[in-house]
Amino acid sequence: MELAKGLNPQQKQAMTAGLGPILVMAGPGSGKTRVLTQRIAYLISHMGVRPYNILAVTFTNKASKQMGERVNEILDGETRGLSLGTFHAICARILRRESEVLPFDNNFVIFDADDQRGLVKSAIKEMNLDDKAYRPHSVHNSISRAKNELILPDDFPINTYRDEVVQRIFVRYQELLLNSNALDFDDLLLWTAQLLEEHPVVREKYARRFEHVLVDEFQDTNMAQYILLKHLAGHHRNIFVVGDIDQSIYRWRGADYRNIMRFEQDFPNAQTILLEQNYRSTQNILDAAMAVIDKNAHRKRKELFTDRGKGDKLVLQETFDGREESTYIVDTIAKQVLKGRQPGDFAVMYRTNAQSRLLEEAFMRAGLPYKLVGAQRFYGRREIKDILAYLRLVHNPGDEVSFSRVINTPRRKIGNKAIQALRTVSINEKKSVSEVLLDLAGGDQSEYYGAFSTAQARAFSSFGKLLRNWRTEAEELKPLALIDRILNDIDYQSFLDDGTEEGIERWENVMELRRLAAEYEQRSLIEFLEEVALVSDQDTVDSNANVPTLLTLHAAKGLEYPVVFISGLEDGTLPHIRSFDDPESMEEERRLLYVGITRAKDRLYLTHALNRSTYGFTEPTDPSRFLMDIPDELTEGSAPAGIRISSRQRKFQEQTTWGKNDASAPIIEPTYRAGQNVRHPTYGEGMVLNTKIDDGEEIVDVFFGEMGTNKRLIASFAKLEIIE
DNA sequence: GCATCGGATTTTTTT
DNA sequence: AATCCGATGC
Repeated sequence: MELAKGLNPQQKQAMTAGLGPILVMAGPGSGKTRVLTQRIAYLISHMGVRPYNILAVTFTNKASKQMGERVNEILDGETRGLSLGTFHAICARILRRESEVLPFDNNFVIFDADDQRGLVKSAIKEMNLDDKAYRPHSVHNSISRAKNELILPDDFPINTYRDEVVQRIFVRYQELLLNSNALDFDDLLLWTAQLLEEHPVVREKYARRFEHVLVDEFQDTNMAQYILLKHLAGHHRNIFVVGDIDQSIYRWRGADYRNIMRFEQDFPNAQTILLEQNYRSTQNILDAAMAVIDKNAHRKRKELFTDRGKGDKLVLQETFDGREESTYIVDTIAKQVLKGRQPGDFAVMYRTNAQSRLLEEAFMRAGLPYKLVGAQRFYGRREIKDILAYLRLVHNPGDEVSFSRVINTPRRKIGNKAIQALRTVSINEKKSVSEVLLDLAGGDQSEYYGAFSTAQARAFSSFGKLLRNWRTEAEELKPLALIDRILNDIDYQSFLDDGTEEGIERWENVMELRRLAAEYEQRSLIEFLEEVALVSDQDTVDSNANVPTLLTLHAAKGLEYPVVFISGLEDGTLPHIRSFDDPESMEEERRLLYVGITRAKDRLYLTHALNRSTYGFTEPTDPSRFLMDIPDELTEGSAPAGIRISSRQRKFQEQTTWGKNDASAPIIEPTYRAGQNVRHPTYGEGMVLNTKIDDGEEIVDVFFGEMGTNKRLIASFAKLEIIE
């Protein structure tokens, strides 16, 4: 087997390194995925390690799936037992298996961000606190931060009165989770780390099993993940981590690139391997990336190089506003597709999700298909959450959040009063609401029947029967069949169908969920629910569609495209205004741009708008300060990025762009058509012969009878008047 | 119990 | 601009 074929010396060194800790510092496009897969293959084929004894952790399911496929290819299918997955997925698996020693059942459900916030909110409400003073979002943030640092309520650091309150909410929040037999994302890591900490037998079991641990995107691990790794690999020290400090972009969710330094301390004598050669981008792109990232303080300089040559210059494009920016991008893509580029070669990246809307509109105006990356967009929809809540409740009746969501959706005349009454019974009986509900399925045979008004008892009873049936059926039915059963029983289609376009769209989303469930014919409901809960945005990247991709800079990490647009390069957007007062955050914004730039293989467009509207208000902007760091000789285009535009200059530009914009209106739709009669101030009356769009301008050919000549005019400059 | 209206609030990034 | 929340009225 020629595993080393095509590897450079450093890659080869990483692949063939012996036992013990190994730290691979991999620049963008340096083939780190390749190194990881080859390393796994090498361990199995050359070092006699059984796949069963290898654990490889990635950041997205997509990455782990891809890695699995490649290893499988190299080894011709000899990979049975290999453990591959995201931190969260692997932890979920361990927790289900070890649930006897844990305070929850192995059929626990995973609450998504929405559920988590909702739960914090109900804790706040319960405690009679003001949810204006204690914003659920921000309280949850504090709690999540703590959990990522492995801090439990008891150890929650208290400096202010607010901390004290948050601590109490934290306590209640954890109780509510356990009451529902549910875990949040952070719990998956927290409970696993704790399990390994407190149960030496379990720890040894996994440490022994995972004789070799490999970690991708190590710079984005948080404390909980780091401790987890230490528990697993602390003894045998066969830990192979790959990372790049310059691509650390998740500090805000607890990631700490200093884990790389900790690694060097905790695993002394680690072999460090540097991968600097870039196989992705042209040198101009790499030079721009380095120019941006070099401004970060306290950083070991890396020299990114390629043998691909300088390549095209980066294109800077300034536009009047976000709408014009989007039109420019779509227009440029359309033009290049006509010249033979594949639509799938393009990606448009942006700092905030809100920016995608203008882009989507521009694509739709142009009638061109595109693909938006973002799982939350889909799984966050009401109709999808409804159906998933039904499934979750069937699987785990303890799930109070799903219960609340589902109990009166579609309307079944169970209002707040009735639910309160049910809650009272459930608390008195020390049973979950669903247990009481299931009991009520027995009609007046149920001992609780009398606790309600007749109408309430009937309503509960009939819903209880449904739930009971689904639970029985769930033992046999596959996820898809169960969904169909539920959809049918609750007549969800007519519930959604309110005669509007939106209603139809919602039903189509449900059908899309069905399609996803159909892929689980061989797997169980719990697997379906778990994967759905843990999908990452990147998992929805569809590289087969051959259409341009729209995604946030965060979602772009690890991906590459021949042509990349980074839009909204303005101070306040990138760097984002919320980072202005914190130098560390500003450095992270810079890294974000660095990640974006280094996604591009051949061509890179950097665009910024002179006016941007947020919250419905339009305001003038300054070009991103990061643009100034890119040397002029690497770029071409309208915006003098090297020079900060003075406000007087900007005013002038605003005016001229305004004028241009007024006359030509939407750039891709022609204003004139052949056969029309027009009047020109100097040439007089004439007839339009032909009109076309070029470079965002409408070009009109006109025959002027009085002059006896044909003229080719740019519509936005020539003051043509249409004569009826 | 449910629909409707108006005001507040939101957007940073996500497993 | 769009969504969410609570109060109000039926």
